[in-house]
Amino acid sequence: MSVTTESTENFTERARVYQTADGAMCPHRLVLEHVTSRWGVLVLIELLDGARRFSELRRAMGRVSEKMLAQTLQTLERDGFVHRDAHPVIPPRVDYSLTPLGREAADRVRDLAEWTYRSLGEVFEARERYDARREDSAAG
Amino acid sequence: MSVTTESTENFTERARVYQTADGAMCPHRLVLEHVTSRWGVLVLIELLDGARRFSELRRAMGRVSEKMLAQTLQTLERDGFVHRDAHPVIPPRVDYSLTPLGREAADRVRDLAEWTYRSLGEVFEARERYDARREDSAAG
DNA sequence: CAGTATCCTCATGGATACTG
DNA sequence: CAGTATCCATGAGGATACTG
Repeated sequence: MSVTTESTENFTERARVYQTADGAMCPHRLVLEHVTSRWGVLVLIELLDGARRFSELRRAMGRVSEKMLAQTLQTLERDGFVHRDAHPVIPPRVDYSLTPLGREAADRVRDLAEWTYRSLGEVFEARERYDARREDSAAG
Repeated sequence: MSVTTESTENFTERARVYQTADGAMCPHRLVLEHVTSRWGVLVLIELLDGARRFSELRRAMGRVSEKMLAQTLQTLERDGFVHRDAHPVIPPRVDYSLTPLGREAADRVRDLAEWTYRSLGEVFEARERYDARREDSAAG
């Protein structure tokens, strides 16, 4: 799986190009990165509870910058996971919601996130064991 | 969900500290990032097929750098997902395998990855529609 | 073989200011 | 309100050389 970057004419994103050792392309890895990205995960999970406006998402996610939220939403919209509904009113109002495809992705992402949450105790215990072992071998 | 970084004394990793808007900490987000990281995903999925040596993993994943593979393996080992079995022989031989906890994570990661792979067609169609819409509004 | 150590690039992503 | 544009810091991550 080698990785290079290439500029795409049409989109601002500089997309990674994934390849296996034998030269086969892996475009699905890129889609996977979109749904597992730092803010993508949170957007998908938040939208499972229903449509949200831009600023509602911002507040729900704490302090993501406008830039990153906009970028994340554009990527997810382009991939067909998120539907963008812009109302032609003043002040502007834009609602984001999951497409059926997006819901399938979000369900899986939420499953993984919830598993992670449930497993946190085990992970912390493992870390303590690991760090203790390291101290031992450092001291002894 | 605000994010800052903090140096951890014991580990080389500079860990992100996640917080929701109301100040609650989200350490599970960090664990989630480990299992969904670029190389973490590939390691977990590859190890679902059985134990692998360091260089076997490198080859299977194409061209990940030694540094990144080592870092990824250490993080996954510390979190308790990967078991490291170093044989005291010359030349050195180290086998990596999934722990029971790691297998649970890997199953979910593989599920998401395979779903992504199956959905690739739909994603590409969505991208074409998105790009076409963009061209229309640019031209018209 | 299985890693560390070091250096270095550049893309991620935050802060700020501005606009329809 | 819902973004875009711009600038900038920093850390992810690659290349290379070295070691037990």
